[in-house]
Amino acid sequence: MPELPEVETIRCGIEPFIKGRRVIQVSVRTPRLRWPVPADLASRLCGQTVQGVERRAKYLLLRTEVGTLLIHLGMSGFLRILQQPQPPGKHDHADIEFAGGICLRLNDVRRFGALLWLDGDPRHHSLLADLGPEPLSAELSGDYLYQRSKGRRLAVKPFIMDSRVVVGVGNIYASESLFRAGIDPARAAGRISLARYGCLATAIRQVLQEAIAAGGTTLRDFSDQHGRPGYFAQQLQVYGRAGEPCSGCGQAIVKIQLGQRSTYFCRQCQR
DNA sequence: CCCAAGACCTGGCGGC
DNA sequence: TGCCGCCAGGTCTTGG
Repeated sequence: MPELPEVETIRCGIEPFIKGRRVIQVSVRTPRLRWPVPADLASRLCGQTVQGVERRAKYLLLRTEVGTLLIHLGMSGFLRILQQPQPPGKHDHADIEFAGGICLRLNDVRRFGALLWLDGDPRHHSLLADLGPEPLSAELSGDYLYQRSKGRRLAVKPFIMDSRVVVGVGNIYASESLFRAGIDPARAAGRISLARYGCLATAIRQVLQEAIAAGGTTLRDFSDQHGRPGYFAQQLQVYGRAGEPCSGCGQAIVKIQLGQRSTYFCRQCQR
């Protein structure tokens, strides 16, 4: 589920409920997520006040005085804010309970998500240390992508999905960005001009910004913190639309595999 | 260093 | 109705 727009939507949604609040209880019902949830998480977190909820790539960072709670939602995770007690349902793996009756609940069917405690400066943690620039920052430019792509024979789609190159471009928005930029997703990254990378950088920024503005894409099981579905899916131009006419030329959108991932594009409009 | 493939999980769907 | 194979939003890890 969560691509960067969904994670950002969740960040914005939960921060007003938990910023400035003190953690009073932590319940981990399923410690086996992508990595084991630290056994001492509750003792680290209880009594701490959340100073802010930040996002780096698709990681959510709940900052406290003494450390940071890192949350990743994997493929199928989501967070809800409960303002009334509610019995945990299937795949509700963990609750962070705050003073004032607020509960942050993690649900993750596939358990590819993570819940980790980071001491010290989170930027130095191995999961975060080697990440590329944020796609919405000025650091992402055509010039930057062009420089990074020199000599690379990898297809451009997996290239822009590499978090060391740029973070936050997931499988849906990689296809959408390349469609908007008119670039064939299978083209070798090192064989794209500076000018075309300029188009791609702009496309990535636009696609992600529009999705954030729309509140995130819905596919299957996404709900925001209130349980309402997002509604960006209708605006997707190519993802999930194999066989449908291209909005530009009318030719059928095709689906191929690239780096083990489904990839959608228009053979006519993308070169 | 670069790249491809494998690994981790559950559940929904189509086909027989 | 039941079983089987395939597919799904991520990304770290391994092996060539």
